Amino acid sequence: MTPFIIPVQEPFDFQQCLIFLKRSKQEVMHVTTDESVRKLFYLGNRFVLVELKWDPEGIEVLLFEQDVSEEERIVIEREVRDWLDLDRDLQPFEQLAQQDDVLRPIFESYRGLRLIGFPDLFEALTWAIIGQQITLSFAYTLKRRFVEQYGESQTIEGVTYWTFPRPEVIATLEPEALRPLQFSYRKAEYICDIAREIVEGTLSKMALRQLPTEDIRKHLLQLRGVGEWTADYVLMKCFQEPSAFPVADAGLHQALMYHLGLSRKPTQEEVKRYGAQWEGWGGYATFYLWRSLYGNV
DNA sequence: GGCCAGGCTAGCA
DNA sequence: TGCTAGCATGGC
Repeated sequence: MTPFIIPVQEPFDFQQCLIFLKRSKQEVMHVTTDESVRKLFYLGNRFVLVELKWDPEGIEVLLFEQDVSEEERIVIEREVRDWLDLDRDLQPFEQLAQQDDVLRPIFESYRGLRLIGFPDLFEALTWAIIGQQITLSFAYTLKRRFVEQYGESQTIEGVTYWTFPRPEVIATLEPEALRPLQFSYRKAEYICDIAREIVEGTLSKMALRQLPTEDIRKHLLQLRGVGEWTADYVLMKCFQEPSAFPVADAGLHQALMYHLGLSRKPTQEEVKRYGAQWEGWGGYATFYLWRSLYGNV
């Protein structure tokens, strides 16, 4: 199938997005090169490998599959737009950043970086729960084991691409099944419970996204394993809510300590007070601050 | 060896 | 309503 182009709105920088996608060598959900990223999409009945590259007209999307229908093409475009937050007008955030001593230099460094997320609700919730209270590197290790054990893969041109485990598969597991992967029993329980809710239909992104942000947040908080941090994280990364602000986040605290030149980490109250000026863009501010923590990869 | 990691729940006052 | 132990393990 011939490639197609997704136009983008300024500010947008494909290289900055690519650098973010390369942040962990342990990432299994996509494969990057110097100029492209490939990701396997599951379209309900088949897999399609998708490659994204920069083109002067926008993002070039190449599909490694014959006879992709127009409906499937539209689904893939939608997924890519959600994944890279392409429908966002970032200009208000740029204006806000220019008036903020912490954000100004960070925004200039990574200008055009989008809040890259997890369009799939099960993946977003699972990744957030995995990441609770452990180092990111260990979180990636756990995710890799989980995906390689329960996800599906296709090997194309000698490279293996994975899709995230489907809730239908995880819903059939007992939490004990995840213990050998070094999940804590609690996390395993939360993840299996959430998979069951999704399969049973009591938890669905399609239903939640109809609701106001505050109501989505309340629904998420009712799930075992989901506290304030996780609810805001999932609002940011799955519902693309730019104002969702995980005030308790350890990485955010570390970044603020560094950029404000503090000798200790800020308290949650101090974070709230400082973040008040990011009204509506707390999630983007947090994302850029996280980005500032891991250098230039 | 101690403490912190992109926290949350259950149990107790 | 507010506080804390316990969870699991890697990395500094």
